[in-house]
Amino acid sequence: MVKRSDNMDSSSECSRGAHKRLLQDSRSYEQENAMKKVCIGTRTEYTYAPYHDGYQWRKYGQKMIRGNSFPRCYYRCTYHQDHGCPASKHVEQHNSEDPPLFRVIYTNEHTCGTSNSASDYMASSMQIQQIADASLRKAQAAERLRKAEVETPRLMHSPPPRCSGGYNIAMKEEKDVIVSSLLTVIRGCHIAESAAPLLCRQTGRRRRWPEATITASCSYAISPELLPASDDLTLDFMLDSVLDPHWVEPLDLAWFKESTHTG
DNA sequence: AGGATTTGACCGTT
DNA sequence: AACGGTCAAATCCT
Repeated sequence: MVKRSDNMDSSSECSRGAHKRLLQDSRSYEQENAMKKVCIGTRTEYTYAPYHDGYQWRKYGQKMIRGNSFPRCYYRCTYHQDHGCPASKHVEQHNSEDPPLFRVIYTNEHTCGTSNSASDYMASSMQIQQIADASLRKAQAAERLRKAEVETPRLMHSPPPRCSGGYNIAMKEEKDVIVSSLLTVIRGCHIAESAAPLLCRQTGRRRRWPEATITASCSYAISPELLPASDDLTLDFMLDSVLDPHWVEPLDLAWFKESTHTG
């Protein structure tokens, strides 16, 4: 199923080196120049959502790297062949925390111009979702601990430093973020769903729609929007009776605030 | 059917 | 020789 260069058929006896040369020769002069122009080296990022950065990638390899516990995955821009886009990235898990942090090494800039604000929004939503999931798991662990302590009264603990003003503010902010995330995700899904049938008729694609195919057709610029939650609103996994401040700390939400705009 | 992913082999560099 | 990066046949998935 792998597409081959027109310059080499499947029965060719060419060596790999010769194959590479043929591929290079077949590349157009313009593409070669474009690739030289955008070759700016590499940059490294750390993220919780390495697979949703606003671009479409195709995996072309995976390798265990010496000294790392996790494999490194190799990705190229989906439009590497179609548009000669030189962008590529390596993704490797950086730690075993929950959610795990990934190191992403980007090489070369995109020349395909397929990113858009809606995809960026989806990327930040993925980060929010993963962090919220982790927060929920922590709360569930706290609940189990609480139940265990009800059965065996705590002898060792001093009374928890229950909810200072700063702690309450931070928890309120976290609640706002969760509510905002859910609302913006719901909006995004609604827009994508309404756009999808039209796309299907236009393109006749059988397969699932690539993220960029859907979002590129949406003229809406969706970005996370901070919508303060009502003070009355209680999220059961955030109840004071459930939370033990030793276990659940307010998240660092600075990155979210930077990416939002107030409605 | 055909695009995406997996994975062992190959290649260049150190 | 060891290692990291890439290729491409086989396989998976929709």
